[in-house]
Amino acid sequence: MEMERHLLNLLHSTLHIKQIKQVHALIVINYPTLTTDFVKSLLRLSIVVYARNVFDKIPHPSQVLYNSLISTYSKLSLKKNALEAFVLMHGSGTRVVGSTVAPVMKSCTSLLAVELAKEIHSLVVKCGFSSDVFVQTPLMDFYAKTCDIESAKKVFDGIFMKDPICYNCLISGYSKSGDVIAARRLFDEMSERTVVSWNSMISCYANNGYYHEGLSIFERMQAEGCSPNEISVTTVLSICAKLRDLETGLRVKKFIDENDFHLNMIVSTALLEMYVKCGAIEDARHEFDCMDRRDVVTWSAMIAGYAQNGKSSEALELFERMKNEPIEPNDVALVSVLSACSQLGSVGAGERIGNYVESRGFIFNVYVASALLDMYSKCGNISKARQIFNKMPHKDVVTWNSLIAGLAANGFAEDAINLYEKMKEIRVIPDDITFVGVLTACTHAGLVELGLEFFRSMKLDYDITPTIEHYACIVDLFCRSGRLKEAYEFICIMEVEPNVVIWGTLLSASRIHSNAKLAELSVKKLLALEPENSGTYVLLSNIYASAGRWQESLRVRNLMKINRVQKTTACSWIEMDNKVHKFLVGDTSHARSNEVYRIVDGLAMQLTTASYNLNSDLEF
DNA sequence: TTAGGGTTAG
Repeated sequence: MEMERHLLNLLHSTLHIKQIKQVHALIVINYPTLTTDFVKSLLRLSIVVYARNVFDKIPHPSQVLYNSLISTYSKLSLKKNALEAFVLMHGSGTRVVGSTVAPVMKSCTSLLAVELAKEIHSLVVKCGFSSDVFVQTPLMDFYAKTCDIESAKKVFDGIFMKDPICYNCLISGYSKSGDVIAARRLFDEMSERTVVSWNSMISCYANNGYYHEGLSIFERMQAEGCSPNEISVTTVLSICAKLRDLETGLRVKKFIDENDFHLNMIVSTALLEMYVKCGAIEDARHEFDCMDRRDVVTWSAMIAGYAQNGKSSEALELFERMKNEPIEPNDVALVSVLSACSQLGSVGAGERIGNYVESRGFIFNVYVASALLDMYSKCGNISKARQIFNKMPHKDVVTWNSLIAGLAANGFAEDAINLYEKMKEIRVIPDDITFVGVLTACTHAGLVELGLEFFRSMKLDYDITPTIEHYACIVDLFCRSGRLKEAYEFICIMEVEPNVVIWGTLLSASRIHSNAKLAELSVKKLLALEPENSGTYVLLSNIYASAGRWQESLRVRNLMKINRVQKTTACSWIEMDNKVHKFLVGDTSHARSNEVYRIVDGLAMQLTTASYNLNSDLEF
């Protein structure tokens, strides 16, 4: 007996495979009755593959041994193995007990193994575990997480001694199926709430768009003496991000600092994200730099933050830096950096990332592939964009929208319209953005009647309420065909208030078609909408001047001075060999400024020779 | 039982 105990103790003092094999050999030859204990010891040490090999050679493993195997698989997150072992156990006729069912049920939930879960449910009923809260709760959680809220409620009702965990699970279930009222009713019913109960209720509100209600539960939680934990503040920060509420976000940050929660990476990333969404990109970067651990989510959030805030160069830079880290860029990081390349029109970097995407098989990811397609089309490589589209095995409405808009923007109006027809053929439902693309295509091709037809179809066939963008397309459609009167009449009957884009479109068309009356009207509307825009004042002044109305022209110039309107400096830039070259009006600071101007002058000369009137749209 | 990041138009 002494020797036997010694053998198993030996195992605990080593994890070396050679010694394990020696112990195993001794057991096989001299102590075969020790095999079950040997397997149990291995499982306790998480040496699960070896344990399983030995387990498989045992003719009739005991119920206890099956339990150890399943719970070890479950503990190590080897969920499929846990389910497979359970099926084996049940098939062998070994009696199943409550403590076996709980980990198996949890594995079913995370693997969404619906069939097996339902079989286990009937087994639970048959075996009479119905009073066991440790079996019922994971079972209810399964239904809650798979959005079968009716079944979850039934299981909940059948539980005799309901603890807070039961309530919390069902609250999450209601949250997932969007029934905020039912979740709140349950929450109010609870006689005893844990921090998880409060968190579940906050995230229920957060996930269903009731942000202010979420914040008020967070307040109440503290007022009632329940101390928020890392999960509470993370959820609340995500609410602040959604609400763009920097003030509340900063109050939460103070709480985080006081409680040392910033040591938690998820909390810090949520804080970073809150800064990003509130436009405080510098603070986000500061948080990023202060973090001592960052995972792929942290990196992606920062890269996306830059991309979303128009800081595309910074997004690209950070992506490059990420390559020196032991973190592989994932789909989210790629989507964000591709979006940055699109904004920059950065062909070189875009292609590099494109090659990476294709070589790593990310083309199968509809988000990444759509962003890639969009990048190519924005960088002017429409044939490559088409190629990506054709290669994509899964496409969603965004994919179709991206190529339709890309074709329209690159001058392939007919192809864009044909693509839209094909999209309808294979029954992908167009959305509002699809129609912006389609209408833009019609605008570019001068297809007024077809455009109007699409506009009608959008409302009639797809029940899409036109937004200001759609109205702007129609105004542009009339304008480009010189049908200014119809454009103006359309603006007058629009169901939304015309904005600067609409009046700007009419203005530019009025100038091209020398309609001083409509130009004057549009400019006045523009001035009312954005009195700080210097360009509009200059335009109006020019309009009066060219009509010989000098007094009025002067008055506008004075008005500009009174309103202290500054002319904003126009700026353009181009990327060459990974370097961005920036140019301002009249700027001679560039090292090769002389050459640049020589080329510009040459181009102007060529244009004049080709009988273009360079200032045609400035004159009346 | 409760937490953090993404694509399309204008």
